[in-house]
Amino acid sequence: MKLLQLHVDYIDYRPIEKEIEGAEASSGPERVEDAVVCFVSVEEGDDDGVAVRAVEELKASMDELKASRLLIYPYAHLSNRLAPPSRALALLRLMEDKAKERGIEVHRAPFGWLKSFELKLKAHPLAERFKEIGGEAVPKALVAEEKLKSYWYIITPEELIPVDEFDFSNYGDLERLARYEMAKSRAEHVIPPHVELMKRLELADYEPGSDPGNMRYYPKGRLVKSLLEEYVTEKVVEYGGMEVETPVMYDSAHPSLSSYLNRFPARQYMVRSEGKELFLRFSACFGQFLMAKDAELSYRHMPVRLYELTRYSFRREKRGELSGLRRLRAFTMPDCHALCADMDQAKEEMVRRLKLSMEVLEGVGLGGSYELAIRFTKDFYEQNRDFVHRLVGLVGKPALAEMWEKRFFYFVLKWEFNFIDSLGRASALSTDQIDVENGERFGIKYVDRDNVKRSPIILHNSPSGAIERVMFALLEKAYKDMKEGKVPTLPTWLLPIQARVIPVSGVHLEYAREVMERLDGSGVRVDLDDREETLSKKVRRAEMEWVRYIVVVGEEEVKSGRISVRDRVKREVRRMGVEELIKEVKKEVEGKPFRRLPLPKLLSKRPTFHPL
RNA sequence: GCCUCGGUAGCUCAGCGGGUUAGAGCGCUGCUCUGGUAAGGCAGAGGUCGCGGGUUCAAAUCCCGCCCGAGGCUCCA
Repeated sequence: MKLLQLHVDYIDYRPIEKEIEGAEASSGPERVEDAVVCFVSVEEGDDDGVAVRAVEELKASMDELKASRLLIYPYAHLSNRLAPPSRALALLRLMEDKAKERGIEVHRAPFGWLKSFELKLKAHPLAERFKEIGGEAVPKALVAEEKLKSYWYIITPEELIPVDEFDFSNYGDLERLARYEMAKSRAEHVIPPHVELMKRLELADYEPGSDPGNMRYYPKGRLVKSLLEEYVTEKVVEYGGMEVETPVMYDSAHPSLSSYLNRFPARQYMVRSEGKELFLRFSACFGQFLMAKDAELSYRHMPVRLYELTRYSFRREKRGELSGLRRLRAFTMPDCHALCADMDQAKEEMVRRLKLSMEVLEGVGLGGSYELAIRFTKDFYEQNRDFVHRLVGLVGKPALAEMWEKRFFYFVLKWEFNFIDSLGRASALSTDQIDVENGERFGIKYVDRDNVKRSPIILHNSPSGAIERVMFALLEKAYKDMKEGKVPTLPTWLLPIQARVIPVSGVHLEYAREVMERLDGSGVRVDLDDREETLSKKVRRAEMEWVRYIVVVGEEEVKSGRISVRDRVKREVRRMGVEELIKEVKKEVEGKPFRRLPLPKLLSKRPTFHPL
C-alpha cells in the first residue's frame, strides 16, 4: 500500500463520472478544511493488517502535525501493481472505520470515480509525506503456526510419557532437544565453532557480494559437498528413487502452487519477469508434483519414488536466523517423494525410509549423533498408535514427541533426526512427512485396481537433510571431539587431502614425486609439499589441514624403498610400503564415492583462499 | 524484519576522552638455512581504518544512515 499524505488548508474535490463498474454511490462534491489528505493506492497482496498499520502510521503523523481531520482519497496512480477494485474498496472502508475508532474525523472520497480536485498545501517541512506499508505479505501459515496448540511427550517403543515426568539422567542430548524445542534458548554470544572451521579448512565462506545466507565454497568445500551429494544420491537410487531435475522458479499465480505457498511456513525469494511474479522453490515439491500430475500412474507402480537433489532450495529466512552452514537462504537438499496408494502403503514405505535415513547418517559419519523428534496430530496417533511406536522402536531410544490438537499443516505425521551442537541448539537433519493434502491439491491421480482414479498419499523425505547442514554437523562434531581431547577430523573418504608427501629436503623431491604419483594412481587423494620450508613446518601445516596420512621421505626412505607414515588420527608414526598405505586407505573409504583432488598437487602452485 | 554487540593489512587483533609518516603476530615476496615429524634466521611489500553523509581548523576516533557478521526474538532442512 502506498500513501501520499498532504497537510492542507483546504481541498475541494468533485466526482465527474464513474470509471469502473464497481464504483461507489457518490455523495457529490465536498470541501474539507484544515485536514490531512491521504491519497491511497491499495496494492496486490495487501491485507487487513496492512490497512490497520497504515491507519496507525497516519494517526502517529497526524498527532505530530496536531491535525484531527482526515480525508481518505482513493488514488490509483501511486502504484503499477494495484489490488483488484473490490479488495481495494474493502480495505479503504476498513481504514475509514479504524481511523474513526482512533478518534479521527474521517472523510472519504468515493471509489471508482473520475474526480477533479483543488487544494492548498500548508507550507511547512512535514506537510508532504510518502509512505509504503507492507510490501511483503507474511504467509498465512506463518501466522497460523504461532497459534498452534501442541502437547509435548517423550515417546518410547511402548509408551507416551509427559515430558515433565521423564527421567533424563541418561539422555543428555534428548533433554537438550526437548528444552530447545519447547523453550527459548538462552543468549550465548559466541561465534559458532563450525563457522571458524569452515573458513580455516578452506571449505566455505560468506559471500558479502550476494544476499546473506548464500555461501561461496572453495575447492575443498566443493569437493566435500560433491562427495556428500554423490553419496546420498547413490543411496536414494539404491532405495528406488528416480532422479529427476526440475526448475528452480515457479509462477506464484499458478493455482495449486499459490495455495501450497499458504500452507508452508516460510518466506520466499521473488523474481519478477515479464509481468510474472516467480518465486524460487523452497524444496523440490513443486517440480515433482507438477511432473507427477502429468504422469500416467497405476496402482501397480506404487509407491512411485521421485528424487531430486536441489541445488538450490531457497528460503528467505529472517536475518537473525542465518548462521554459517547451519541455516542458509540457499541450500542443497536431497528431496525424495514417495507417492503411495493408501495409508497402509505409506506407513510401510515410511519404515523403509526411516531405515534409509539412518543408514545415510551412519554413512556420512553421524551415526549415533542425533535425536529423534516425532510430531503428529491427535487423531492420527489414536488411529495408528502401534505404527508410531514402531517407528520409535526402529531408532532404538526414547524420542521427543509433539502432539497437535488439530491438523494445520498438510501432514499428519512428521519425524526428524536432530543434531545437537556444542551450543545446545538442535538442527534437523533427516526428515519424513505423511502428506494427505497435496496429492489432491496438485491433481495427481493414479488408476486404482477398481479402475477409479484416486489421489495418492505423499511422503516427503530428505534422507540426510540439507547437505550444508550435514557439513555443519560434521564440523560441530569434530569440534566436540576436540574439546574432549580427541583429534578433530572428518571421515577419511570426505577429507579433502587424505595423504601428503613431504620430502625432507630438496634433494628428495624427485623421489617424493614418485611416491605421490603411485598413491595418486591408486585412487588416494594425495598432494606434495614441495615448498622450501623446514620439515617441522610442513608437518605442522599438514596437521592443521587435517591431512590424515603424512608421508615423509628422505635419505632412509630412498634407500629402503619404504615410507614413513604419520597417522594423524592414531597419533603414531609407522614405516610401511607404499602398497600397504594404499590398502589401508582403500579399506577406510570402502563403499564411498571418490573424487580426485580439485587442486594443484604441488603446494607451491596452490593459492591460499583463507589463511590458516 | 526488530533489539543488542561488532567491522582497523590476506588472517587474528592493538590503537578510538579528535591532532605529526596507523601498529603487532601470522601469512605473502626476496635472501639465508638443506633441515628427520606441530612455527630456523634476516629483510621487504602490503591499509579507501566496512560504505556514504554530517560535526570540526582537523575524524580510524564524535553523530546519522546503509552494508556485512555474531547473538537474541522466531523457525526449521
